[in-house]
Amino acid sequence: MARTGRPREFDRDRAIDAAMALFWAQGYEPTSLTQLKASMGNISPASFYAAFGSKEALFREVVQHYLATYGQVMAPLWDESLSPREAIERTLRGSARMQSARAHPTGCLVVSGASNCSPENEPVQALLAAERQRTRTGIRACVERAIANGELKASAATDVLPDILTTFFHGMTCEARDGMASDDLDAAVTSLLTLWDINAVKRGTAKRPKKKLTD
Amino acid sequence: MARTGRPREFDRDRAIDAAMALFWAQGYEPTSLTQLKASMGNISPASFYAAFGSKEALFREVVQHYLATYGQVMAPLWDESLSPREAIERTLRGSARMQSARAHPTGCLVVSGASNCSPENEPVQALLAAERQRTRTGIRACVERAIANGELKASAATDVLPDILTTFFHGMTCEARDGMASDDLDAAVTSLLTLWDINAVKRGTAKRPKKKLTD
DNA sequence: AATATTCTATATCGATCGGTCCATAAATCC
DNA sequence: GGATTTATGGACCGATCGATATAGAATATT
Repeated sequence: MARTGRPREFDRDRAIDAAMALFWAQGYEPTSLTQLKASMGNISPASFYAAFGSKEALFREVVQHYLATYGQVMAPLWDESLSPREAIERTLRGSARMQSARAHPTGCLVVSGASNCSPENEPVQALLAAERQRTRTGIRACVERAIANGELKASAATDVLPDILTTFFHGMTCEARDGMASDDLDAAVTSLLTLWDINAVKRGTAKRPKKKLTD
Repeated sequence: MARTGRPREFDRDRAIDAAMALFWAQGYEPTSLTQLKASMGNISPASFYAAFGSKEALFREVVQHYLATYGQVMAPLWDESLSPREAIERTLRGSARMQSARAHPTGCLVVSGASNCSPENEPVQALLAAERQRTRTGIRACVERAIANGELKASAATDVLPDILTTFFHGMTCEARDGMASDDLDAAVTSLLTLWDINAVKRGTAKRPKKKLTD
């Protein structure tokens, strides 16, 4: 990329990965510049600031990288080629698997990445809060689409369904970080979705006999 | 209490309350000694350490105080004079109200009090993790008691019911901190409990027609 | 080769971190 | 009153925080 000048001696993409692992496991504030530089191959402060600008700027870049990779388990929420129920189910199951996987820190970076913050780092908290709000909007949109489609009845129960799904979704971070197994989390998702099904419009005539998913 | 020596000039109980508010809102690590001392009336470091020993010791005391006050919304879990369903319902509704109240920081201190931690403060994380485990055990015990009582059917759905309830319960902290209204959280609890009811043993002959709670 | 550009190494910045020390003040005990 | 005990104010500890300044090394352009 840089066409002139001395080339960078460390791999910037790998550095972002290393930083993501640290921020994911410990959160924004407890992760120190010393740790970050060490994880990038003991680079110097000057190299760090030349490459990333600041700790906060690096964190924002890490969040974007997370959303573009691991965070894609939530992509079904905005995929209108899926039925609303499939979108919700794939998102919940994908998140359950991803958050409890052992190949990387557990839980969701967007939920736990800045949950303990000093007042001076409120912008960092706000960044993640906005992302969580996006999730809520996506889940609500799925439920509303299902009601508009006639898949779900409009009722008091379906009114609060988005809140239930969102609360459960955000609770998975705590459970995964506390060691809950992937299969158990997935089984909980399965059972939670009966809350959807008991509010579904019955289709005695329709094709899908028992709602079996490909995933 | 202290029978001899110069009496303390600040109210230790009020100091614990002030510390709880800070730890609750910001978490363990981001809360500095400077903030703590300021919230206690600008006491000196010597007074602080004489009274509390260390930041970690104060935090442990704060957690105990929290459990003995706000945390008592979970007491129904271990009250065997209540039916299991009432115990769960009172705990969830009480927590929903408490965590979203505006008179104090939102969310649950046990969930968010040390969610971002440096490796050196792992004992603090472990303290809260153990408390969360106690909650899981309590919820699971309620479900198992209901099955033993014949209130719930034993099934795959009731096997995972504790996990669902726990995940939702821990998710409330995120929602409350993100500004979810008390009534909305409570409505979500109401709807979530239908997951209990659809697994309840039907009693066509029994007295309770529609499961109405006093709370 | 000269120059411009970019990165690296080292030393260091002021601020803050949790925590300690000491002299003094204010109470009780004898 | 004198001794003892406890608390207070303030100076200060070494360590670490995120971030910078400066000088030199390595590349590209011309």
